Amino acid sequence: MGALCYTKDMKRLVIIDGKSVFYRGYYAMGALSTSDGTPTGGIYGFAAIAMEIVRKLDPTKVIVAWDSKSSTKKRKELYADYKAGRTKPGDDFYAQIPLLKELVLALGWSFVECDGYEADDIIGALSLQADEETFLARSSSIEKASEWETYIVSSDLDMLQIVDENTRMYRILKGFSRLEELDVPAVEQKYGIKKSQFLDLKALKGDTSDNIPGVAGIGEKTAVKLLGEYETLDGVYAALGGGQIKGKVAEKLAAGKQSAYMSRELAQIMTDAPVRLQDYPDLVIDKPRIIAALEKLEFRSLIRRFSSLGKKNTNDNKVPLGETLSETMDDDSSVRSDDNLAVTRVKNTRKSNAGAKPVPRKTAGATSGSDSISMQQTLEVPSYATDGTLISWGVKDLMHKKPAIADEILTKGLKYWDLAQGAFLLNPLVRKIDRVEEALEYQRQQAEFAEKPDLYKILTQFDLPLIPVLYKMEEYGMLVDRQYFETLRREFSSEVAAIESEVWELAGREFNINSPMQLSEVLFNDLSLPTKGIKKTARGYSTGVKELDKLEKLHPIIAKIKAYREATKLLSTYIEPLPELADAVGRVHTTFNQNVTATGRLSSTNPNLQNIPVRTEVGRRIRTGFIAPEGKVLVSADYSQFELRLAAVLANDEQLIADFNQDIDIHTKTAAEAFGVPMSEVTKIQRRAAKVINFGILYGMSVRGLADAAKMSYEEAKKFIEHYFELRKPIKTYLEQILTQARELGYVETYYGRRRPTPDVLSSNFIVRTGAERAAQNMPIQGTEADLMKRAMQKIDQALPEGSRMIMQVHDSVIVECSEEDAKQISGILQQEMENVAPELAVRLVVDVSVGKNWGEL
DNA sequence: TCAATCACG
DNA sequence: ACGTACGTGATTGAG
Repeated sequence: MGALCYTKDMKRLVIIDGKSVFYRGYYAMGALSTSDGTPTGGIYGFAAIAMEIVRKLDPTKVIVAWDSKSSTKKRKELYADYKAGRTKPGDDFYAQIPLLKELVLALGWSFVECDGYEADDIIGALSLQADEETFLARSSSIEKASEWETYIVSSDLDMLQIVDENTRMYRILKGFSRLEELDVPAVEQKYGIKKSQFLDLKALKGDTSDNIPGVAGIGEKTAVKLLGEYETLDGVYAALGGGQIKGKVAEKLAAGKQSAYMSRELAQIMTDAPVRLQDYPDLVIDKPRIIAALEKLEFRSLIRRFSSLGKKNTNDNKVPLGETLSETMDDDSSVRSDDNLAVTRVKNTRKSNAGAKPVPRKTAGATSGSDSISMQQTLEVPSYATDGTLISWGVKDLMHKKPAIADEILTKGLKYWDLAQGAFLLNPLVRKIDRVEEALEYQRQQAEFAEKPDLYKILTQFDLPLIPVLYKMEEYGMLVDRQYFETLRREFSSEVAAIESEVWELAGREFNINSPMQLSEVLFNDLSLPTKGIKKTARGYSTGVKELDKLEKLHPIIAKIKAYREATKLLSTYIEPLPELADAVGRVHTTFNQNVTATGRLSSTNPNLQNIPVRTEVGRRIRTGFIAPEGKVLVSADYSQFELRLAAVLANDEQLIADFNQDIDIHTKTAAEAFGVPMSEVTKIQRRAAKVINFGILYGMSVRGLADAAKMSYEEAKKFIEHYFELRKPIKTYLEQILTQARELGYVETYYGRRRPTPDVLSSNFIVRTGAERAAQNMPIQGTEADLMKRAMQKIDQALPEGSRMIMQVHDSVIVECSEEDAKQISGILQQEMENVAPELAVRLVVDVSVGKNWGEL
């Protein structure tokens, strides 16, 4: 045990924030009890986590820290979940605690309470002592000193402040299904600050669940920004004193100085609890005793799992299905995740994938504060089926993480199966699916897909082949003009400041215009605007734009408020963050998610590039900031009235299909028929109403909805709809038939068989039921659109020549970046591939193409 | 963490 | 009788 070979001889200390873990278990596991009625839900959750910890970490020492009843500090009233509105723990919560203690002792762990100290403080003290001993062991050759790796298990993020190079945290995620490993880089990435700034961050932004006030009006974003510029809390206030910070932020900082420093004190975890690490024994596993304890609690499945502990598994790269697979390369403890308690590591960055062709993805938060840390690398080792098929939860993520695998898939045709995609397809109403053991899940999915050939086809023909296509789009990214955004930012900032003072002037006082609560106070109290006909929300009168429109004529402040809203929205959602998200060469890389939407559409996050403004003039200026590089152009291709054409096909409305195929303006035609006038005499207003109703079909139209949207009376809308359905009998029949199917089969599906379960169409609750009906009627249309778009994207991907890249998809359109010379050819390819994507459909698809130097021109 | 608001198709 | 159009994601303020 000398200082010479310390990497091998690291001891592992696990400290568990007992109540926080128990509390999660208590709610996650529900009303579990033994056969004689003793409640055991909390203990079960605790024990399951315990099992995982032992397996994963092979700890030398485990200590469960528990809050004492008489802790002096008051800052933490209750745990976050409890505050979040859960019901108060019942008697059975407390009844379980003695049993929990028994279990902890049986496991060979220590249970530590300390009068006057919270669990936080005990953890702080013990982990400090472990660090000190480690330091001693490294700096001298004291025989007795050992090096420790400390693991804190808690659901409380406050614990992050004691994370350091020797101490990391396992955080229990919602639902109790996963642990998230947080080490220094992970913390820095998560918050965008250096680890050393963590306390200062709290001091500024506060933490409500811990009753830490922070500085009023300073949130995470501002706090991170300030710390990024001025390093520390002291630095921020020095800058404030020096007049470097201006505007509202400066005022807030000045007002909250005392609170900030007080918050810092409050947030600081104490390390002076009178506990001594060496007082607690090393872990000795007494198998019979543990099994006896588990038996007493009737945790049979845990007994099985526990019994299998200790059997070694191989760590081969390719492991046939049915055998087990370790998640970590370096961990010599037996790791078998045979349930949903896999320990996962938080992605600490989407690393630039060494030398990949186009542009490396952004290395988020290039933190460099503390290197030199010998990081234990957890490697993701994918599974392979016996036929060599790669099996993974999230193949696209894996490709980003492991370029070698991306390369295998892209150039060598490696076969893959995405478990997340499979699971989602089988049940698309569950948006987030927790990982389970891969081999088992693969077999389960194979079995289930074998019984559902249509879904299997969807998976293998639409969703799986799209993965590498999406990967390439994400990888390549979209170029933004950072200078342009900087100019835009200045312009909008001063605009916002100007409007703000005008609004305050008109209101007679200063207030936060972005607070619906304060705003409604000003409008309806101070200015006494009429509340008649104004929609109410849970907290007062609504101040949404619809309501503001009703008041616009009554007071000049309304127009200003609307302008303020638009400007701040654009500023904070797009103008400010977009350039920040760009990588070193100015490209932003969105993430396309294929398993989020119940209809089969893609979604885009980080940033969401599918909702970049287009409708207003001001909004369009943001699109202008998305550009093609020098010598290149953007080519966009949009389907014209895609969903309506698909509705015509799905309903088999021959008249409507014929109209589309003859290139007739469908809204004008609808208006002409509905209002009984020749097409040449249709007024703009009539056409608009017809357009609304045509879209209404796609959404499961209601009379009220139409009346609101088309600005007509309820009676008019009702008549109009009746008349419309007279005209379009097939549509009416189709919509009714969809509902029948939804009620009888419990699902609806797209033309190609993608399904959406519809349990709520049988609900007795009117709102729930009618909502489900509309969703059911919309899904086949929206979903078929999504299916075809996915097919088109694959074809485009195959057809595009070298030097051109597809970079965006927005539901019914795509954008390709290519050289100026190629633009014409590419336009042709896009139109060709997209218009001919579904020759089996009776309706002609029409695609409009345009070319420009930026997205705004398209 | 939720509700309100607003951006897109 | 009931008050929503369908599907998303990001930001903000508030409890």
